[in-house]
Amino acid sequence: MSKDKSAKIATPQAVRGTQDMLGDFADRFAHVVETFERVRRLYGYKRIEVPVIEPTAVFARSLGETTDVVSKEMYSFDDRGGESITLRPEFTAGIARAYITNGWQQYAPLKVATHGPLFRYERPQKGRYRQFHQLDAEVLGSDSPLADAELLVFADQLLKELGIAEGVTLTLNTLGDAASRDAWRAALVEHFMGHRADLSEDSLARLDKNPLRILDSKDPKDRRIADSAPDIDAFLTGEAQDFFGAVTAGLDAAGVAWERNARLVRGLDYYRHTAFEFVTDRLGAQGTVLGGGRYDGLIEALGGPPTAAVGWAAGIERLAMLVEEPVEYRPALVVVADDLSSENFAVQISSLFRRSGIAVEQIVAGSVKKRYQRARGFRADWIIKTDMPPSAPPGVVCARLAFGRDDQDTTLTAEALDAIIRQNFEVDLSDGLVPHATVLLTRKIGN
RNA sequence: GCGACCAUAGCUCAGUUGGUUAGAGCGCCGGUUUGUGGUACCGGAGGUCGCGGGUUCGAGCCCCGUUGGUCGCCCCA
Repeated sequence: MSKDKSAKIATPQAVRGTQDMLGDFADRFAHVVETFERVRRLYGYKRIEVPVIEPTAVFARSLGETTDVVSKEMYSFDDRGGESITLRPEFTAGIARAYITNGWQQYAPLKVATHGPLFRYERPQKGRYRQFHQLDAEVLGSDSPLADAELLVFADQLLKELGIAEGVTLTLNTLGDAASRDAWRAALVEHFMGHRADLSEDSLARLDKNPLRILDSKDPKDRRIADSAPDIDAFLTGEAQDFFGAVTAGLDAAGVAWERNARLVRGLDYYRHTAFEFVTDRLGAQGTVLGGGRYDGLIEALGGPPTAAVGWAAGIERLAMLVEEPVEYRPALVVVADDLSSENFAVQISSLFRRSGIAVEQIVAGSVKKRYQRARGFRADWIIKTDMPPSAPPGVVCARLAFGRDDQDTTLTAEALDAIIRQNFEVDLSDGLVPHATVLLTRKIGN
């Protein structure tokens, strides 16, 4: 705290739309990632890592030049060699690129999972950031509808294990194959052209950019027109129909609840067949918590072999906001140095317990007066303090079990603590190690 | 890119129709008390009230601008 005001320098600020996480939310965030890592193994998805930066063309070509993401939301820059580089706005394109450049078709069908930061230049709001984070799962090289189903069962289990399945529903649609989609799109344009005088300004713009998007417009003006628009069902080829039927049959077989939403479309151009979103009304304007679909043409469009593929991504921040109970951090043991002469002994004891796999907070610095107060703040199972009691022989430092708890919440039981202590210390205790007892521990010589 | 709301101590906030030296809780530092399930009491440090201009005898409060934040539109996880 400088009192010299003229010496004040401008404090640096975080880049808009980025966030610093500490404590509660950071714990939730980590919990989401850990749960994902555990569940993806149950489904046999291999962990992969792909670059945060890619040549701009990877995204421009795969997402579609006219999409908002490409036309105005990408963080792109020229590197020192003059190549246009882009911070990834999504995972799928980069994974498709990796599949091609590494010849991963030799492993097809390949199930992969990853997670990490993504970047989009958007106006930040609740559940929406310029640097955000996603979980991602993809199946490359499988044209089986049961791949779609498995991916959705995986997603469903993830949400259930996170404890947020309540209030989150799986909505499902099919966009058909290329022929179905084109026919439907033409019919939609015709329908909307007939009502163009009544459409909102936004939807008029969508009409030539992305007519499918009018279907899920939030504008009340558009709703009646959108609701009366033709469903894709009438335009589905027999194959497309069969495919969608097989996906839903797979979901039913696995006991996953789903809802048909004929108005569900995907923003990015490369989707075909299955499209899905897990949606909630608990995140303000952001309803989608996990979304994805099938993108059979993408890898070929990037110059690779014809490859059927399907995948999804989920917003980690959005999931973390829905997670109810954060896992409270509590060390099993706190070691407090009660006086200056026993600080090194406290350090020694702490490392000894940590090497035995016990989580320890050591308090050996700061105001001696406040140490015990801070120690209790950790709500640990046990507190051991080191000191030099007046009764002890000169030069001998002792530790006392100053506080203990042993109930169903205890992570370190009295028996386990007792075993570790007896293994390492000469223990002077007549009644055994019990909560609230004060015992004298003397370090065993030679350890 | 567009719109609404907000900005006071490290944090969360109060601050009357504009009126003396701008307050509380938490946190931090010191003292006393208590050796043990987030002790109690006492004291202290810490603010050009986001920034710049204007109105006024007088602005934390009113007006304009600006920066930042939040939420919504667009779009998306």
